[in-house]
Amino acid sequence: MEYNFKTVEKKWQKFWKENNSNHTVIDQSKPKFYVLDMFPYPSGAGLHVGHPLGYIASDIYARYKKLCGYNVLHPMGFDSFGLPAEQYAIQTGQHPAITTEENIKRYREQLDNIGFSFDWDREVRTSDPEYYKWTQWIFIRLFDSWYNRLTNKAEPIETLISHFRNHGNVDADIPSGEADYFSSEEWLDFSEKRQQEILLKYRLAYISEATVNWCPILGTVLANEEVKDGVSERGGYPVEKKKMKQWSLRISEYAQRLLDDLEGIDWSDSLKEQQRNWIGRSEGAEVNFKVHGTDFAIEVFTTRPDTIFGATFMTLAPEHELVEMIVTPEYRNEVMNYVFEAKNRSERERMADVKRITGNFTGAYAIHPFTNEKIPVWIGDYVLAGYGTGAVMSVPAHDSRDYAFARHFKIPIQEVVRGGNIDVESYDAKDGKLINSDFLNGLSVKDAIKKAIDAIEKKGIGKGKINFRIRDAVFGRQRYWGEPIPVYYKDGLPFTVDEKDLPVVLPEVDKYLPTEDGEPPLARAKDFSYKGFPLETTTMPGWAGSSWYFLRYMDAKNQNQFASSQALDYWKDVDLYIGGAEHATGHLLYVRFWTKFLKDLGFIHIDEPAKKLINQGMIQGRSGFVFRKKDSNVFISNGLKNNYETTAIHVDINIVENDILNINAFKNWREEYKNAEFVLEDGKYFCGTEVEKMSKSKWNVVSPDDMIDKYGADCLRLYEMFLGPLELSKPWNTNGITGTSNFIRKLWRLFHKQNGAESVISISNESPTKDELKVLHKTIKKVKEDIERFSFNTSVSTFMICVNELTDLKCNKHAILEPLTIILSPYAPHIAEELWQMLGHADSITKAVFPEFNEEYLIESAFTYPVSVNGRTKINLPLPLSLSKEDIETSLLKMDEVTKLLNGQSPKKIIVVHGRIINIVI
RNA sequence: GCCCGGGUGGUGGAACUGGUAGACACGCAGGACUUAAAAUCCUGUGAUCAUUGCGAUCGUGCGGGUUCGAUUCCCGCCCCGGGUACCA
Repeated sequence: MEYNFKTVEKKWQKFWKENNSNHTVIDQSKPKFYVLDMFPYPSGAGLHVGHPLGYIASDIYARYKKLCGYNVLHPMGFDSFGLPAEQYAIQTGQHPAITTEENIKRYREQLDNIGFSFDWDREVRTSDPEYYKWTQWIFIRLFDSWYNRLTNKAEPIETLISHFRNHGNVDADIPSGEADYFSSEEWLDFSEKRQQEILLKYRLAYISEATVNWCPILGTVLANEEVKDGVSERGGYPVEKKKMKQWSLRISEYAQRLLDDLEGIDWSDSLKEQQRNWIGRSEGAEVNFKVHGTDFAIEVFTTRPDTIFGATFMTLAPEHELVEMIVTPEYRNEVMNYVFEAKNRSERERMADVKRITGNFTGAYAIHPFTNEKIPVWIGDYVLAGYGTGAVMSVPAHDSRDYAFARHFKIPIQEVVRGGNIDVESYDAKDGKLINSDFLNGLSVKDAIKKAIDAIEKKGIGKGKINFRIRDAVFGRQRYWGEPIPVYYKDGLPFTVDEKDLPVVLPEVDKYLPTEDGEPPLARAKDFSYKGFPLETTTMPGWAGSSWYFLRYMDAKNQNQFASSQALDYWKDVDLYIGGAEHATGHLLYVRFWTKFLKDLGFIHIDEPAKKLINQGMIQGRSGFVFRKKDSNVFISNGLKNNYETTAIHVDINIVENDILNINAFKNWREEYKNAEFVLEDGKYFCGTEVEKMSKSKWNVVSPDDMIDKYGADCLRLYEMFLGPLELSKPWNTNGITGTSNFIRKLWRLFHKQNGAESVISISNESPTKDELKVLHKTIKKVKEDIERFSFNTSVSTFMICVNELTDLKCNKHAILEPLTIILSPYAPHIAEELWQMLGHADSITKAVFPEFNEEYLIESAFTYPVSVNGRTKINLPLPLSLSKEDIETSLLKMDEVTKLLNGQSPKKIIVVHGRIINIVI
């Protein structure tokens, strides 16, 4: 009997379920290990073969760690708030909760079929009120906190209030940058309303009038992280800038810590680099330039204060508030037109033609603080209102954008760092000696920066300053299917709902669309109020629930806390996190932010959510094509298509095997192909192929269910790992799956022998031979090393070699097969369980212990081996391959022999690597 | 433009700290078994030349360098993938 994966897999999945095999509880006697996957959004399309890739890897690792004696937390859940369910609801009127529930059910089935060892008792769903109650609770904590820049952490708002009472705010920076200072007396005199308004400028969750990314088609605002190339990340709809009252989270206060703590975590370089760029720290100085004939001063930010003597003009962003005040009457019209145009250009347009240089002279002049020369003030849209101070001192000689602007408008260019040829291009490098710069002359750029900042500070015209690119995260969404923000309004001011009244549940609405006056869908709900006051009608963004879910898994059913301190202290942080790199500047930044915030308030004791992160690659689709001869129902095989005039048509990749079309299936695929005719090559129809994104419309979606039906879950698991390195993106190609399928069958045959027509279990109790032990221990060593460095593809190869060698040795010995089965079980859990039972064990293999390898069996025993001479020609040395230290000594003594082999030439130098002669130099 | 990552057979990919390049698998070719097919097993498979046996030469994107020895390290260039985009 061949291996019947269908009955075996069902049998063990049932067994695991009935015995609750994957449930984990806190066990102080064992070290913990937390393996986490990024949880999926349960879409209507179900899983395709690309989705489980990361889950298979994490499952292998989790099972491996379990066998190594760790108490492993390996949970799964659903990121179940999101746009598709809502859009479906808008179209059909069906409540998103219902579609979401159905989709989750389908996902769960698919995941179970693959045989994952998730602890489903800990399942979380972000759209479950029992879960989002705590998301709302964290929001309230954010609202009730401020960032103390002296202690460098978040503190309860009460500490700020008492500070105001005693000292006012003269000694504290205002995070929002507004300079309205007050004394303690003034604070006490303020009305409650005024006090609350001031506190809003400090709260980590705050509402403010701000320029936001508005997506009219989605009808909602988006965070910077959700906008890519001027269009929404989801759906690709255009995004425009708009001023709106918005909830935001003050992530910018955490910029430095988010940057610094990247050092201590084991994430990929590219991902850390993306986060660094996103945070965008730049060191420099803020300098004030007086505007000639007025009391105004233009404040600029520059990273190159050393080049201040090269500043030949100033440029303001069109939106800069000073523009209107300093523009001279004769330029007013031109300038205001320019400002108007610039404001109305969408982000998209502005990005599309970065090369276009536009700007306008304002008629005003600034006074250079060191030379007292008058330098013209321009406006230009290459200066961004949202970064730095929205104004720059333009140094065309040493900044390529200023250079282009100066060239275009014929503004003088003054070289101050020697290095390039400024007649051709700007010299931006921070390398060279200062010239034409008064007291900076002769200094290197590095020293000049320091000296310039000193001089600027001494003169009282500015100070050294660090700027970050990262903006606060917009937190409100004008959508239905998200967590309600637990806030109500009294007297126009926001207050949070009492903790005991959480969760604020999503109200029923008649439609999932905005109201006629453009209010969010929640405004449709009847009596959506709290204690008679109106509740906030925007909801939280998709990333709210995912910013802390890893903590909820630790104690998923806790009714009184987001997780008990006992659970938090035991499980601490994620040891291995696997998920897609596309979350680099979204989820992975927010989850770090919330972790740091919760730590500041003392709820958890970790700085970072995940010690190690691995980004699995994307699996692309491999589309198949048939070629229809023009105006006919005749299809031409790929190799012959150039002889005809043909059109390529996507064909369902599931009726193509090894690029050969299943002609009968094709005829049945669609009515119109029923009578199709074919021009074949060697009696076969070869399809054309192309790598594209996996999508329904391209007919290249391969479902894991089909693969499991055909080859079994273990085969799918092995094959997905065998495809290549986990991090690599690659097209799905079913062609090679027979390899892993053969492997499983070969393994099965090791335990069975043919008895006539019948095959019977055959396991020998004889003691293994040296060769057999060598095969086993080699395999254990390699597999262990490979799992530990996440090289799952090579360990699958190792298994294949092992089974091939055991087959050659006809080895069916218990003593070999038992440990082999254990080390295989993370990869192919179903067959491993079956074999484990066959070997006579009543317990599940998950209770077994990962075997240790024994170095002794690995020593080579060959007696001649090839050695290079001068790195080229090879001779065979009659010496053991593996040498101990003493062996090397003696082998050196045998150099007479070597000399003989080298036709009498004596070796100059002998290179020994890993106790083995590699090369002889003569 | 800038910042990361990467270029190895017909294909996916191995080669861990510089030490026998191409493991393993797919595909292909030939053979065994079979009435036949499937399944299974065996042999070959980087290129060129020689195949009467041992073989010989070239070969990890291109050009150079370091080294007894380079897919691996260094310099210059080309190409591909990802991120980012006027961030002063």
